[in-house]
Amino acid sequence: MNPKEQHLQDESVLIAARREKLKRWREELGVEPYGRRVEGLISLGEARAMFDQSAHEKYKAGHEAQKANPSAKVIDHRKRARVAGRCIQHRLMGKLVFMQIRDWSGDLQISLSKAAVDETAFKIASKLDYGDIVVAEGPVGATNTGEVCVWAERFEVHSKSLTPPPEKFHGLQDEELRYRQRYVDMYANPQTIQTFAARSQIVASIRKFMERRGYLEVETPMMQPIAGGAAARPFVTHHNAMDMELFLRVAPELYLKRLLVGGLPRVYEINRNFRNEGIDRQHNPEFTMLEAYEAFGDCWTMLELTESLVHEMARGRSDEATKRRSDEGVHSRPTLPFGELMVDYAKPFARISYGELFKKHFGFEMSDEKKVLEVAKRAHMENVEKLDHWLRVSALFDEHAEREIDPAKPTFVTDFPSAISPLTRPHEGKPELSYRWELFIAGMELANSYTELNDPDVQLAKFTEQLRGADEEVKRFRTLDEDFIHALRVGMPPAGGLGVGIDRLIMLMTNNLSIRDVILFPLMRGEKSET
RNA sequence: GAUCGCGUAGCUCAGCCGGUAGAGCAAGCGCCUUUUAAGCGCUAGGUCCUGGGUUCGAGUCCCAGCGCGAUCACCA
Repeated sequence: MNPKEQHLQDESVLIAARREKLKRWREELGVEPYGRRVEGLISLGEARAMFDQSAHEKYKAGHEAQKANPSAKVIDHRKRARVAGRCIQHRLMGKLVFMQIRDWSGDLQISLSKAAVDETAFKIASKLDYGDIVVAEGPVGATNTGEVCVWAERFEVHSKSLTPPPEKFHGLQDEELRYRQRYVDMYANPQTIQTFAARSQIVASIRKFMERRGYLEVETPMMQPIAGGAAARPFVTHHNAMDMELFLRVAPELYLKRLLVGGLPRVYEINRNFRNEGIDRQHNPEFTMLEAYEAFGDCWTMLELTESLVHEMARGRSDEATKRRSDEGVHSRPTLPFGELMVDYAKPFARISYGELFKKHFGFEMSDEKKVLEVAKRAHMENVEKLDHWLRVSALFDEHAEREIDPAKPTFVTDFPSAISPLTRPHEGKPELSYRWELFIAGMELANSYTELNDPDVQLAKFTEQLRGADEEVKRFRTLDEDFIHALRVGMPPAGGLGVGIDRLIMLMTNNLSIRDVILFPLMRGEKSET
């Protein structure tokens, strides 16, 4: 017997017990534990909200009175609910069963009295396993300890869980299992489902925001013959029928700009990009980006848009958090925790130019070629002699100057060097700088924007220049996109362009420090098939 | 790709200087009509990630590998 079979056999003792139970339910009770459609269900949150204290007290008083005088009538004004959920706690107390069930909206207790349900239902309820999915119906009341619950009068199992569940108090802690078996993580750790519900709501709000601003949502190719729009290494794939090498896109940029040429005034896309690079707490190989282009705008148009967008999302989250704490209005300042930080999203966000930030850290102008070279050498920068002055500046900036930004304050860093911004329009009279900014929050690069370059000749020159320095490996995927140049020759209106890392935004909005915690199924190495 | 850390029951974790593998939860069988990680009694559950090595003896020490995590590199 190989190790995997051995492992399965060990676990199968627990599975076998559940299978045995399943069999007994079918054969002895005539119950089919894999149910069908159920009408009229409400969420556990809705059911909890139906609790009526006075109806509950009247019913209880009536019940007590009936004990003393059996002919007394019990008035029951409690509202009835039909609910479904997964069992996450189960306690049997002789002729009473208490269980906690869970759905996306929260947890709710189901209480069963042997006297109130039929025999089969009570047998099932008393032998229920953690993980089973059940439907219960009855009045919404409370127990002696004040716990709101549905006092079930009907009770059915609608899905029998066969696998042993995680520990009920600690949940599923193993990071690897949490990502590989997200479906278990989601019910074992309620925080997980809340994070992804929040993600969904935030993305929906972003779409509404963009629509209000007059933007059209579009979908452009993810499989591209030429991977353009960013410098990252792409994933390579192949189309059999066309016998054609294709790349998963690293950015939608060049396609979205073609749409401006075609006449769409404001377009955006929220979708996946794929970059064949390292993985860490801020990078997953596939990630979601919002990219937006506004004809006749510029990077300042996009700055205002981004500031409003991020502010509005943060306000929504912060108000919601405040509401949860108390019902007395909301905070005026939208602040959200992120790890040890308390990030303040009040408008306006901080602004500082790339050059100012550089000078603040190094004490001299970034245009000072001698000093830049000197410091770069001292920092033991690789190939320092070969690099262009502005690439040295950029390397120093990334490594040191970025740290000058207050992580608790969203900060726009403006006027990036042109040398590292090939798709950006340079400043008039100061061609070494470009109309480009990046937004930093909590040490993360959250957004990147520029005034788009729409001069076809300058764009062609920049592409050609960039390709000249490329090695063989890079040339394989970064070829000149001649059709894009053609599109610019047809004529693209001036425009502001923007990219926002949605996963990172969700991290900030939900206080998750790892990108894997805001991606439902982060990339994992395949599990061993052998042994 | 580099460095560091982790990998023990289904889950959450102990396991000291190398000396017969431990707990809680979950599971099985009992008892219990107001529990809240319910409680009490009994039972069962292990290729200590894999493969080598050192040793009389390895969960523990060494080497290699696999997986996960963290940091760095890469990501104009």
